[in-house]
Amino acid sequence: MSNPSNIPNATISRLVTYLRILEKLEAQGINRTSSNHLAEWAQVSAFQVRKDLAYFGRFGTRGMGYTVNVLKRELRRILGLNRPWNVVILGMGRLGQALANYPGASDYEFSFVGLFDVDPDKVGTQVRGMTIQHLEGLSEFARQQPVEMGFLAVPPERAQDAAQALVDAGVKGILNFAPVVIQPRTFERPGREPEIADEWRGVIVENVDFLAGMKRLAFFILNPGLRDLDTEVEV
Amino acid sequence: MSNPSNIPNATISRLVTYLRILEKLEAQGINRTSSNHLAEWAQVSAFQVRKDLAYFGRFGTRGMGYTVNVLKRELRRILGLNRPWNVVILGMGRLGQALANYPGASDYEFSFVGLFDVDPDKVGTQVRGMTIQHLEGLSEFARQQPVEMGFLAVPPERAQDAAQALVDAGVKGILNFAPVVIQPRTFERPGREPEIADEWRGVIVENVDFLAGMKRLAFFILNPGLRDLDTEVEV
DNA sequence: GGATGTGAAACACTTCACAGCT
DNA sequence: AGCTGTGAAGTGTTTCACATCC
Repeated sequence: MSNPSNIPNATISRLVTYLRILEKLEAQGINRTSSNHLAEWAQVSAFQVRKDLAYFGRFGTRGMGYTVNVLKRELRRILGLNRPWNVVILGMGRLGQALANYPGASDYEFSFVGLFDVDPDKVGTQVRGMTIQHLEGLSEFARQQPVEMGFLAVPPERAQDAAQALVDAGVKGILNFAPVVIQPRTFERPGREPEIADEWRGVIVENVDFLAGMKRLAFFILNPGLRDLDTEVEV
Repeated sequence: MSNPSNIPNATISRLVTYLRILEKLEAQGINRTSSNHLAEWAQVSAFQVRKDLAYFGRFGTRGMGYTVNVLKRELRRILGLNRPWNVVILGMGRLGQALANYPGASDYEFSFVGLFDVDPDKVGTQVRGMTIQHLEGLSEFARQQPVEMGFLAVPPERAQDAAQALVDAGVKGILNFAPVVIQPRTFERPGREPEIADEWRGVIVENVDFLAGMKRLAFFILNPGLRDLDTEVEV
C-alpha cells in the first residue's frame, strides 16, 4: 500500500498530529514508541494510528513498536516537509503580520518569500526584515521565483480577487483565512456544463476560519452530546 | 426531525457557511434563494444543503425555495448565535492581539470580556480599550461573570496548563490556536479504566491550527487527485 | 412546473479481531 | 508474549431518486 490511492482526508490531518508528537518525543530523548502511545497523545484510537500509517507503508516492528526517529523521517517525507516551499502572504494587516512572525512557521523548509498588500501606507514598510510589496507586483514576482503557496489574510470582500491573483501567479495551494468560500473561476460553453478554468486545476484551498470555529463552539456548547469531548477539526 | 439526535459534524460547519452566504445575500437586498443557489456559493451539492437543513426542520417552501430572512434567522437560532457569549483570550502575543482586534469577531453577540497573559510586560497594558490581566486572576474574574468560551493563543508549551485554567474557571468551549492536542485531565481508580475529570465533562475543544493547514497543503499539492478542488476543513 | 423534504442506496471512514513477525 | 499490519464488519455520511406540496 505504499502508493496512496484512496486515503481519508482526516488521515492527513492526523499524520500532521503524529509528526508533532514524534518531534516532541524526540526532543525529550525518547526513541521508541507504539501505536498505543501515539494514540494517547493524539487522542485517537490505536487502531486508527495503525490504519493511518498503513496507508503509506510499514514503519514499525511487530512486538517492538516504532522508532521515533524513523517514523518522524517517514512522516516528513510523506507530508512533503523534506523539501522547500515558498510562501507568500497577501494582506499584511494584524493577522498577516502575526502569521509572518509566527514562531515555527518558517520551520520545515517553509519560507515566506514575499509579503503583499494594496494599502499604500503598508507598501514599502518592513515586516520581519522584508519589504511589503504592492499586490500588482505579484505576477512579476512569481516569474522570478517559484511560489507554491499563498496565504489569504485580506478582508473578506477582497478574498476572491486575491485568490485569483494567487492562482494566476501559479500558486497551487491557498491557505484562506478569510470567512469566504473561494470560488474557482468557471466558464460555460454553450450547451455544456460549466467548466473549471485551467489555472484552477489542481489548486487546493484550505480554510482556516476562527469565526466559524467560534460559531461551531456555540452550537456544540448548546447541544452537548452531539460531539465527543474534543475533536480534531480543520477549521 | 426538529430535535437533533445524530447530526454529522460536518453539517454544523456547513450551516455556518450557509449563514454567511445568507447574510451576504441579505446585504445585497436579495430575499429569496434555493438549495441550488446556496449550494453554488458554498461549493457543495444541493442535496447536501437540503439534507443539512432537514436535520433541524423545514424552512423552505416547495416550488418556491427559501426566504433569505427567515432561513438566516433560523440558522442563527440553531447555531446559538442569538444569545450573548462571553469570551476570554489567553495569550496576548501578536496572534492574541490580532484576534482581539479582528473585525467581525464581536458580531453575533460574541464579546471579548477579558484578556489574559503571564508576561509582566504585557499585563496592565491596553488592547482595544481593555486592560490585559494576569492569568492568575482568571478564576476570580470568572466568578464575577460567566465566561462561556476561551481562546488559547499561548505558546504551545503553555497550552495544556492554560486549557486547564480555562476549564477550572468553568469555560465550556475552547478554541485552541496552539499546535498541541489538549488532553482532558483524567484520573485512575485502582483496577478501573481511566476516567475523565469532572470539570472536563461537556467541554468542547476546537483546533485552529494554520501550521497544520500548511502541512496538509504541502501533502495535497504533492498528491493531486487525493482531494477535490477546495474542501471545507476545520483546521 | 418547480423546488423542497426524505427514505433508501451508495460510499467513506472507523472499529474490530486476529494473523503474522520479532 | 507483545505489538504491528490488515481484511472484514460496523458505523457514519453523502448521494440519489422521487414523492410531496406550493
